[in-house]
Amino acid sequence: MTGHGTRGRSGGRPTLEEVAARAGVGRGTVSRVINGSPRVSEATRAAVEAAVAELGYVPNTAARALAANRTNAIALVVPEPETRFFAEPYFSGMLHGVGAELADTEMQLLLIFAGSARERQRLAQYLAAHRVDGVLLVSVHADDPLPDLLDQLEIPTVISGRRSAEETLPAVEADNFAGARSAVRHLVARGRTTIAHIAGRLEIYGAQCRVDGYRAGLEEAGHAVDEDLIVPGDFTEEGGRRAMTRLLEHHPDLDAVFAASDVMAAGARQALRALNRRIPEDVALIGFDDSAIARHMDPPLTSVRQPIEEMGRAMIDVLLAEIAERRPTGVRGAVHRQVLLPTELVERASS
Amino acid sequence: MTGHGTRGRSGGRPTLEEVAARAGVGRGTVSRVINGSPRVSEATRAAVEAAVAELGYVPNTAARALAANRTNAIALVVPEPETRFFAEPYFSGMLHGVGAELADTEMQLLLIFAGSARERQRLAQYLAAHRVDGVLLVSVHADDPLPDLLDQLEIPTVISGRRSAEETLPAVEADNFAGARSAVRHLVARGRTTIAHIAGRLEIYGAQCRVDGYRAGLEEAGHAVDEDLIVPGDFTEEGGRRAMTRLLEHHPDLDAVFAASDVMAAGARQALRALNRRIPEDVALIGFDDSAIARHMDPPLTSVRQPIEEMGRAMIDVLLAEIAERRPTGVRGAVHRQVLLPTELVERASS
DNA sequence: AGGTACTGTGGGAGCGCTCCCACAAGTGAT
DNA sequence: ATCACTTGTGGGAGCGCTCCCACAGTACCT
Repeated sequence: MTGHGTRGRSGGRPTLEEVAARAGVGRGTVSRVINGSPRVSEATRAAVEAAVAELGYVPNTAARALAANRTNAIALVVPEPETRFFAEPYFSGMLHGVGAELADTEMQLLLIFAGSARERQRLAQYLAAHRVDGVLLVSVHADDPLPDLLDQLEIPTVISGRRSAEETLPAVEADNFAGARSAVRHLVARGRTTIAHIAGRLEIYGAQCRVDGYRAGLEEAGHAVDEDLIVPGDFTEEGGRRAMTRLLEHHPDLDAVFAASDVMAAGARQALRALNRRIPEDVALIGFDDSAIARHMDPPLTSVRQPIEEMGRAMIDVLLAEIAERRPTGVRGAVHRQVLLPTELVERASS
Repeated sequence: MTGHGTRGRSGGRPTLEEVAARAGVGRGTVSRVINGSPRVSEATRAAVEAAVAELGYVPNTAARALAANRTNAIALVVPEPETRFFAEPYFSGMLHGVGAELADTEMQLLLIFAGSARERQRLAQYLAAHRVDGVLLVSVHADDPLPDLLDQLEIPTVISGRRSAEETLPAVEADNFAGARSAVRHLVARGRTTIAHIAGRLEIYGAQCRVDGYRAGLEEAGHAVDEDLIVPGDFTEEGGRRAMTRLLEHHPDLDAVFAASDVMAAGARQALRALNRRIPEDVALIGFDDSAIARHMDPPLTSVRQPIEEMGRAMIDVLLAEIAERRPTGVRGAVHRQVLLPTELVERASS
């Protein structure tokens, strides 16, 4: 006999009531102990805890959620058409951090995809049903209606990158500006004089910040910013290749390129190869993200690392705080938490 | 007024009861309509559906779960220490499939990490609390106690790769054997004569299957299998490099290598470079997984693609079937579903 | 002495649903 | 006419909790 017989009459899992009976107290008291209320005497608490341990009691989440009108769940919403985002350490790293931070909590993590119209529809249902206490929104675009919906429903939300400088929602992101600037500083320090930038999609605020950082890096070094050296890419490999090709046409003399993503840097590398530029001898190349691509590129790519795991942790921290304060996002004029995390330049052979 | 006033008295979300009142029927009837019971007349059904639409009724999940004693949730358990698994398209692709398949369902997806001892502890609690209707277990090792725990708790489970040929749990995986064989066939067809294999960790059944497939590919072509040409790696880049180096020491004449993963192939490539072997002129190289690394390698790596998204879908299909049949996994002697999905050889410049 | 405050506790009510029994009404065989 | 089903429906009971009110007990003022 291994103690299973200790269970309640029906053989099912023990309930609060049974724990109460066992401990010789009332239901309310057990509930208080379970929920860590301070208004319980030490002796009683000990007795209840003993009963809990003996019976192997585990609270029923559904009953809890129903009675307390909260779900103890948060959703990570992934606008999935962006498979670009989805692959690569970016996503998994963030998840890593999210998971780690959540491990200390009772909260559970729901993964929701909101790619197709149907999925978005379903998500709206989810949210309308208030099936989660909070939402983590990754890679939201400026024109995404989701934040507003969440706002209306008064569901605490954290996004993984501000949509603009005036972002009102709680947000967590890497310091794109400083990261880009550090890349340029590095190139300047290595004696590069004609430094181009392959930018990301500029409707994404983070890409914009990287451009600003690039500018700042040049300016603080006393270099003039040649707008022609800034070419927009679209975060794809093909875009990087095109941008690089164009840059070389107009500026055959350039000796360094800072791309706003590793994937674009990979494209740029192909274009450089095609036109017989050696990396880094002729042209130094730096990417952004420090993804697997960077490590496996030939030559290995210097890249700006984002503390992705930290970002995941920070998102959870902020979200839990928002939930705890029952401060619905978007309360007019409320100042929300926004976290900017430092980046790190990972130097490799490409620069 | 946009119709919000139609809501129930307290301004909260409408309940079953309110829908019933609105439709002029009883609670039970509304419940039947919501759950798609056939025992409702057409007229009544229409009336209820109208009321649901008017009130914007969304069932309360918690209440449902409590009353029906099911959760409408499944968990994807990730044994996270394996960051190797976690990064790369493998995970995200599978998630993709899982999400797509789940979109047709009421089921929600919980992501649970079971890396550290503490996380595993917490997971056990989760499961004990029967907070999910089923579990997806990815990359389980042969000695993992989790499957047994799930078995005891009678929670339907699907794993993402058999632990052995005698696997009793429902499982979904790529046809590792056929995939490996196709790689070898390809090499043989290209006239390669001395084909080595860098194997994965052999305690993983899938890696074992790949070895078998490698053997089969040689044998069917009438080549003898030289056991010396099979070197175990450990799925890491460093392991691939070491294995390759050793192979070249003993078999300087080899003209092809099939690695059991892209990451190991990347390591092998480095070793080949270091010893001045050209790819593919001197040595053809093939990997497994068709990951981003393969596409970005120089030269691009021929690789065996696993239909990862399909695998995700299949896992959900099987799991939902298991749940529907309320067939607890591990019923003695029961034949469980096992799905083997076809692989595809993606030919690139490395072979 | 009588207030006025706590602190700790028990237990009723109720969260929103599903399950199931009861029952009305219809159908067809006896 | 009676019985035996079937079909559709209403609503009670109850899932396991949290919330909150009531109340006993103790402490510290007036």
